[in-house]
Amino acid sequence: MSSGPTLVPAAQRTSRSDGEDTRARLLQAALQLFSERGFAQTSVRAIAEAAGTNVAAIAYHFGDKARLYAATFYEPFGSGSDLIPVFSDPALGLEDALRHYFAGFLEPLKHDDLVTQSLRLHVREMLEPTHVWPELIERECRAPHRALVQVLCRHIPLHEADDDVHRLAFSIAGLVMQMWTQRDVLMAVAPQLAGSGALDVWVDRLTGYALAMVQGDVARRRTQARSPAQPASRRKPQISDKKINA
Amino acid sequence: MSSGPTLVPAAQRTSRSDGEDTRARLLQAALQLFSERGFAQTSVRAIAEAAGTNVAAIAYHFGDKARLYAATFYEPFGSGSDLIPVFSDPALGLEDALRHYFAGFLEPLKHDDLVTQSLRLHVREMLEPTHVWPELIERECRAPHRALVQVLCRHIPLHEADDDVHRLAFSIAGLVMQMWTQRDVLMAVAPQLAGSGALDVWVDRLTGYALAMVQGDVARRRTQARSPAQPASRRKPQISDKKINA
DNA sequence: TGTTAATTCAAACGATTGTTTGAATTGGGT
DNA sequence: ACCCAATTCAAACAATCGTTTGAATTAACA
Repeated sequence: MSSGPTLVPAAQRTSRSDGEDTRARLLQAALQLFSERGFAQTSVRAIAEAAGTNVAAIAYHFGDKARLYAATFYEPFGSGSDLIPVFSDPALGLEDALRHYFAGFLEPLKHDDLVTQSLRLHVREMLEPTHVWPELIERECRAPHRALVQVLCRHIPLHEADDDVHRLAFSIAGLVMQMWTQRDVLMAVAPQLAGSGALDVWVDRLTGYALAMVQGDVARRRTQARSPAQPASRRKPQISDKKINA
Repeated sequence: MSSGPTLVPAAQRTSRSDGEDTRARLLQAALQLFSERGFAQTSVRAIAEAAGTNVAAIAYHFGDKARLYAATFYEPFGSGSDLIPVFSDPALGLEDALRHYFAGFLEPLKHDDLVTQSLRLHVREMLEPTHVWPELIERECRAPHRALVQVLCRHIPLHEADDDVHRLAFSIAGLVMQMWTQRDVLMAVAPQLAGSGALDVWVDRLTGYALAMVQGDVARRRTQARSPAQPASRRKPQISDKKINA
C-alpha cells in the first residue's frame, strides 16, 4: 500500500530535503501543463518527465492525478479573489475602480509566470468544470462577482442588487474573459492588438466600455422608472423570429 | 485495404439506402458528442454506439476520427457567418443592427438542436483550436468580425476601420461569447438569469450595453481629437504596478 | 438464381492511459 | 557502523484509446 506523505511529528521533520523538492517540482510542472492543455489531455507521465522524476512520485506525494490537480488549486499561486481588495476599495471612484479591475486581471497576461498559469487554470475550470469546480465556485466565481456587484451598487446608486446589476457585472466580467480566452481569435482578426504591448490601451478602452455600460444602464433605469410600463424584469423581444431565421 | 465510400458512377447509385443512413446518423451523433465534450474527450466507440452502429463504420464512411470531426464542420448545420446578412443590413439603424446581432446569436441558446450544437462546436473550436481551426478562421472569425466592424464604421461614422473599432467589435463579440461559454458561472452567481426564459431580456440589455460602448467611444474620439496629446494608439497606464501587486 | 459490390460487424492490434508493485537508494538517528 | 524510515525508480498492471482486419450480411443486377 502507498502510505503517501506520511504524517511524521514535526520534530523529526529533518529528513532528506529532496522530498519536498520533487513535490514542489511536480506541483509546478503540473500547474504549467494543466493550465496549457487541461486536466484530461495532460498525462501523468508528461508531468513526471517535466518535473524530472518518475510517475510513481505522483502517487507517492499526491495519491493520484485528480488530487495532484486539486493541489494545484489549493497551493496559493494566485487567484482572482486576490484582486477583490484592489478594485473594491470604497474610496475609489467608479472609473478608478473599473480601471483597477481590468488592470488587475489583464496584467498577468503580460507574463507567463506562476500567477498567470494559476489564473489560466481557474479560467479553464470556468470554461470546462472538472471535479474541483464545486469547491471553486464560491472563491473564484461568487466572491469576485459579489464584490463587483457591490462596487456597482455603490455608484449607481442602488440599495440592494437587482437582476440588472448582476447582468452588468456578468457582462463586465465577460470583457475580461474575452481577453483571457480569445487571444487566438484576436490574433486572427487584429494581430496588432494581441501583443503584450497593446494591453495597456486595452485596459484603458475596457474601462471606458464598462463605464459607458454602467452609465447607459443608469439612464435606462431613469427612463423606465418614468414609464411604469411592463414589469421591469420581463420585456418582449422586439424583432420577429421570421426575420432572424430568414 | 479499406476503399472508403468508393466513387461509383452516379448512374448506378441505387444501392442499399442504409449506407447514407448510418453516415448521417454518425454525423449527427458526432456533432452532439463533439459539441458537448470536445474532440479529444469523445471516443469513436461512444459515437458509434450513439449512432447505433459499429466503430468500423466510422473508418468506412469517414476514414478516421479526425476526418469525421472535420465533416461535422463542413456539413451545413449552421454557422455564425449565416447571421452576417441579418445584422449587417445597411438599412438598419445602429441599435436595430446590434439587436439583430445579439438576438441572432442568443436565440439558438434557447433550444438544443442541430444549429445549437453546430454553433457550440464552433465556439469550442475558438476556445481550443484543433486541426480544423486554420480552415475556420476566415469563415467563422474574420468574416463576422469584419461585418460587425463595417456596421460600426457606418454608424460612428468612420471612413476606414482603425484599432479602436476592432477593439469595439471584439468586445461586443465578447458579450456573446460570455453567454455561450459561461452559463455554468451565470448559474452559480445568478441562477434566475440563466434560464432560457431570461434570454429575451438579455438581448435587450446586451443591445443597450453595446450601444453605450459605441456611443462612449464616439465621445472619447471627440475629446481626444480636441487634445492632440499623445499618438492615439498608445497611452501609458494610469495606475502604478505597486498598487496592483500589493 | 447466382454474382457482385456495398455495407456492417465482432474481434484483434498496438499504443497510451492511470495506477500499483517491489526493489533500490538515500541520509539522519541510535 | 548499523538501522530504519523516507524517498525514488523501473517494471508491470488493467483499462481504454484509434485503427485495422476479415468474414458475414445485404440488395441490386445478370
